[in-house]
Amino acid sequence: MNARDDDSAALSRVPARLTRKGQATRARIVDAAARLMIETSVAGTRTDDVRAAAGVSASQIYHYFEDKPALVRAVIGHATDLVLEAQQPVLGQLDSMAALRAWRDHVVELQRSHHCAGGCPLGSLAGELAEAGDSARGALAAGFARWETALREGLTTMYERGELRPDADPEELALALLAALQGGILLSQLRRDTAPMRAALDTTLDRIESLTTAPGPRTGEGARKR
Amino acid sequence: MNARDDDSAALSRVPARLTRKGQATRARIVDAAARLMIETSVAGTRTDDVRAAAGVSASQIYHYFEDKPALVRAVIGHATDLVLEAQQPVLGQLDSMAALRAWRDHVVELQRSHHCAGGCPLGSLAGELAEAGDSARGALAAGFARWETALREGLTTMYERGELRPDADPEELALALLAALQGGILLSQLRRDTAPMRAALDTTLDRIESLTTAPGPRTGEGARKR
DNA sequence: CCCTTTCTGGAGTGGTGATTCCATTCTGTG
DNA sequence: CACAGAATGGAATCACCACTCCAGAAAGGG
Repeated sequence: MNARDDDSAALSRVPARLTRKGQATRARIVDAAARLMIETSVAGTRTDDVRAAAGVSASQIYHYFEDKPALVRAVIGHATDLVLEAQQPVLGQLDSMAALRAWRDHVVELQRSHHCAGGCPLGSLAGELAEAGDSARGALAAGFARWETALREGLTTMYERGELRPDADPEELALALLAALQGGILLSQLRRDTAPMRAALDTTLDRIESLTTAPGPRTGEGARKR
Repeated sequence: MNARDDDSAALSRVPARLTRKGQATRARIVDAAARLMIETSVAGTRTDDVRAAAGVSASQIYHYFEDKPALVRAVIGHATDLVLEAQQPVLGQLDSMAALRAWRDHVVELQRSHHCAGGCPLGSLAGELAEAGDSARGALAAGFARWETALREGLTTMYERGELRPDADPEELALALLAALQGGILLSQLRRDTAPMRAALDTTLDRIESLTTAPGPRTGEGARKR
């Protein structure tokens, strides 16, 4: 499930040979950098902060990474792993309305427990780095693509089982769900209140439910929990 | 329709007395700063860039603004004006499915014409500044609140006319629509492709249409344009 | 156990960018 | 038309931060 958080091409400045110890140090740097960059911002995180948080010396960072942008690229990959892991195991089995509603509750609870501060790790990085160069943008797009795939696979399973109408499009619905989540989290983050993300997710899930083949009572309201 | 782009409290360092010329200069600074900060980023915009773009001298900026954060606050207000104006006149009359679909087409076209680069001005600022202090966050929340109000008013009009079912919630739908737009634009910006924002908006609009009182054919698919 | 390669510490350093200072020129008002 | 306050230019300051250098310690393979 984990993606390598290497950078794809021409990345670490060092020969591809990493000692066991070296791997551990590199991982500690990425982890510390991710934590700092996610909770504050990329621009606001100085290499010296990373150095201190990772417990390494200044030269280590440049031993393992070409420069700050290269470190940021590694952080994006790592953040994707963190986000996807935080949604397991439910993210892996999103193939029923019940599972989708449970996932919704899970991500809402995740935000609530942080008082809506910080938003989505991947979304925050995206907001800051979307125009910071093609390599960062590509890494972010790849991260979201992994996420979207997980959502789409669940919906596709439902579709193939005949639980979704033939005119439903799992890919479109997966994109809509991911967009609703990201936009909802952003607004929730600004307002420090989960209402926006709940509204966005529930509205999208209600739409999906209206596309199921056994819609139960034909109320437009679907079968929301409370 | 315009909000003052002053900062709310303790802002410009200068006595509240602004000459006609001073007002013009201040406006030029905010406008130039907004353009730069929106198209690249806040952190990536140097005061010297603003100075050059506005055609003023370095001291002017600090004559009209306490410091960079104060300038950023003014930029947020200005960006809100720009975004809302760019959606007029359709944003002011979002009280029918046809108008909502037209608005959807308009915002999609806006992105397409920029090749999805830059995203939403207000959304980009939000992504970068959401955790950059309460004053910036408050200013962003206020900007989005203005936007949400415009959406909600249209939906409320529909509701009061009886065009939406009693169990529809205009406020919730307005939030969902704004979230879908923001999340959709973000994903579209990363992929340089309008598909995500179209998916997000269409899915939400279909949901709203399913809550109208004269739903036409009971297909779950609503009456999308093409 | 030797020798090459990797890893580590920590003191620089060079460039950048926000902010200040002050002298000078305008603006508007009594 | 004088003068108080506002606006302007631009050089100077000053902190900060990404990144470099080099010398020495650890690793690991033959």
